[in-house]
Amino acid sequence: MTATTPFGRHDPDRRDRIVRAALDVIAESGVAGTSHRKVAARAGVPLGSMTYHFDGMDALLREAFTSFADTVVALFEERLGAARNVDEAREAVADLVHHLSRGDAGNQRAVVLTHELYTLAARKPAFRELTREWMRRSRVALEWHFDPATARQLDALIEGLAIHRALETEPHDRALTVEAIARITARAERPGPTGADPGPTGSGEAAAR
Amino acid sequence: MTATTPFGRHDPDRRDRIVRAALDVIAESGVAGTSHRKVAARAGVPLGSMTYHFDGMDALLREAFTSFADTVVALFEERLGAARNVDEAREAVADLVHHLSRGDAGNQRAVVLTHELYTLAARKPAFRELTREWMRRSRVALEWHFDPATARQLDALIEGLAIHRALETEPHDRALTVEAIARITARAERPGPTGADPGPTGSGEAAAR
DNA sequence: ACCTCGGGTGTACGAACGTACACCCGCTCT
DNA sequence: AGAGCGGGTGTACGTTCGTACACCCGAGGT
Repeated sequence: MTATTPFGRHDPDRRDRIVRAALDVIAESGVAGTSHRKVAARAGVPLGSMTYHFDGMDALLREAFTSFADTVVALFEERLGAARNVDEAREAVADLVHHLSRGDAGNQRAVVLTHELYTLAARKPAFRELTREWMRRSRVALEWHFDPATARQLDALIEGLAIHRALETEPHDRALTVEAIARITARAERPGPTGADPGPTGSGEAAAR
Repeated sequence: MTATTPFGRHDPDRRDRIVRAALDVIAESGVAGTSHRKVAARAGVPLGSMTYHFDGMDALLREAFTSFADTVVALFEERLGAARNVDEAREAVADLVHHLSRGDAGNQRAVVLTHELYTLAARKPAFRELTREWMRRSRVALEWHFDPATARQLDALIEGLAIHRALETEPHDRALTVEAIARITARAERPGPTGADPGPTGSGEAAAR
């Protein structure tokens, strides 16, 4: 094979490993406590690889959070895509809130990463754009089952519920979550059944619109 | 008056000035970018005063965020206390969302500080406790007009709406906010008029002014 | 008038950071 | 076989940080 890249030295997993390690470090020590050195150590790569693979800390963070947002969006699309009617969609939303806010004894990975991203987004435009795109995609998934206005409100509600749930002492409170979702989506059932919408997890995400 | 503290040297404003300066620096540079030196420079006090007045950075942050939470709670109590019925309470909530999320061209002070606090809360128990107390007090104010379950849902909704509003490109969207609040509080009007409720806390703070 | 005391400060130290850059070495081409 | 090349790495530099601590000096006490 005329491989232009000598695979013996350069493994393509390298970049991904660094990105994953970066997310681990961020979740553990915060963006503030994240350094090239810590990420390099966690990923098992030399310090010099950091500046080689990424143009500075900002680029690394951007890539890491993009990866994180993709994961969460994929979860949204999977759960909402599997729902076959509005009631199942409501259940799926409750599951998402539950999942996003679960902090199994100091775990809270998703919650921490979300806050870290929002904090960045509040200050740096690049991350604000990234976050907006994330929100937009989540909303599209919600619009498979709910009208646009409801989707927006529901998206905000999910956010708030997840945040508050994560901060509470006793973790379980599903009834309240379900009730809140029911209220927000009460008058918002689409004209036809949800099933009228095309494929769920497929590629065509804008189909419902 | 046998003043044990020579007031000529020690002005009590000193500590408060430092706390206020700390909040300014946090809003501007984030908790990560906040240092004793920056705060000292902003407050116009020597660097040595930092370690003299506060036992390390953590104590300073704790005090600063306590002050911030107090301010926001005071706003909640003022607006909700002024409402004379449920409809006015709903309007007050919409105002609060509007106020908390307004980012006048990079201002976003409240939004930024909130995210910074949540990020800290996600990691350090002391700040988590502080945040819980803040949420509890907000909920109490909401319970002046809504039943406890609705208050909790509404509190979460306010959070989510404020966050999403702050991130959006075009700032104005009041109709959506009002609609969401109406839905969450739809079935939740208390039996009698708002003022009739003595308040479960029994403390004197429920006295509408 | 002198001493004492303690609140308040300036400075210096060790640690950790991002990043630039000289260097190494396996691969490829002649 | 030898040279050239470029992807990948180790190290060193300048900066910034929190904090400890020796020091200053005005205010009572005698």
